Amino acid sequence: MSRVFDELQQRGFLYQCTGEAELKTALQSGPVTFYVGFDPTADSLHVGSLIPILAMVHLQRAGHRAIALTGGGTAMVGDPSGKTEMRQMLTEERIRSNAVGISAQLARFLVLDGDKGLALDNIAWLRDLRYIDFLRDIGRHFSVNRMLSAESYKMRLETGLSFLEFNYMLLQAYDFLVLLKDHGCTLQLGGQDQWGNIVAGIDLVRRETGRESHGLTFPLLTDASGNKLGKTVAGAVWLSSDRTSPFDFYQFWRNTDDRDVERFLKLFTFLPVDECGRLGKLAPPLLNRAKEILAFEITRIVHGDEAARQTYLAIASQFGTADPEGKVATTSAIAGLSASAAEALPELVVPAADLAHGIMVAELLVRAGFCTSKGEARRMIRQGGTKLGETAVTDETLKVSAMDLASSPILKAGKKRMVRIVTGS
RNA sequence: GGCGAGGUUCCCGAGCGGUCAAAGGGGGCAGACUGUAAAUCUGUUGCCGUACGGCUUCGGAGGUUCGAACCCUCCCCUCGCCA
Repeated sequence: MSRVFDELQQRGFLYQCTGEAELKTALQSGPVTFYVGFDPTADSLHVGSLIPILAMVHLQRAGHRAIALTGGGTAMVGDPSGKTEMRQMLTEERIRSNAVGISAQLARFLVLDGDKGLALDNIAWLRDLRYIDFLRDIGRHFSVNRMLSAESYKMRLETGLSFLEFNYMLLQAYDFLVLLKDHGCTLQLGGQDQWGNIVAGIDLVRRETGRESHGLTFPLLTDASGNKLGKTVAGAVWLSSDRTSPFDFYQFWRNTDDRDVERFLKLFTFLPVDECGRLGKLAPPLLNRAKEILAFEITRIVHGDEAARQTYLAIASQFGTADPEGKVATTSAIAGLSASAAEALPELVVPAADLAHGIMVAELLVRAGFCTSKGEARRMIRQGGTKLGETAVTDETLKVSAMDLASSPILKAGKKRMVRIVTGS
């Protein structure tokens, strides 16, 4: 319990926090109830949410009590913090179904048994707020002058900020007050863009109850080239295997920039901090082993032991492994896995009827999700980016039959994307 | 409510009656080089078709014209200044 704060700091979770000494003392002197809010803007969380989730896991393992708050109520308004434009408004039922998906995911990482942790949705107390009462009780504590000077609203003061969104801060602050009163929650965590909202909550709590609470923010995660983590053409890298397969998920981490390895190991795995440091500093060719460990460990956390094992072995069978002689010591379970046979590549099921007269490779590329149109698929073939097994496809109009697939069922797009084609009925 | 500026392909941003599927940059994808890295270089980047070609795009709806992203009318939206 006593060392979580230091651990979070060493691992890079800490961007800023209210009174470090007080927060540390609080965390050392007993279980603290803390909360993080997740916006149900999609039905799955993505890698960006891993930071708050894993921070919560660290805290919970240290004996603190977690509240995973789904923002079903606040999502009705939309948080303008750190955003250039207003988010598209979601319908109420959309929000509700997203909230279900998200809290189910959170439950996979955290213990939400009502004792060590609990899952709540702020729609419960925001839905039927009475406007006049809210203004008089809560609104009076807020200074518009102060709100306007908030860093997170700065951008929006240039592009436009509607009154709807301007209210967001009050609602989130009110959440904190409710959680303190009902559940004794005294610590709120969030991304760095949440600082304004968190501080607003702490102020409100102080004014309404006279009690002190704490806040802590995580750094905005970017990769070495300065991009927001987890953004690809296909959209974000999701935690749900329906949206991002374990294969793609693993590959995303396996392709981490050299410069990010150590930082990511500390943030996204539970391996000891000193081990993360050692692995992240391995000399270049061997550094790839650290990337494998990173990808393996995080896939394990998100998709489970078995999926991680299979994915690792499948990918090892295609690319080989970075440290076949086992020179790199690690406490990761990856050490016990030898890349033998297993090939659990993602599968693309093609109905036998489609194969009867042969099917265009371009069509297969589209079905596999590698290309969004046949034109794009043809272009890729023309540029030599497509392989069936080990043979490059050179004819953009090539059709393949069941027989061709029997000998080489693996379709590759570029070097890193591949599926195993199986015949369906 | 008044005045001014503006809405272009994934993003930024040129184009301002035909030669525009639309310059340039970014991003993406592929190739070379490598370590499934970075950097660099090359190609490519609306959809359909093997192809001659066809189809759909420039906020929306109409109109002028042989022909419109470019001209006219009305509408919607954004930004700025004023009230």
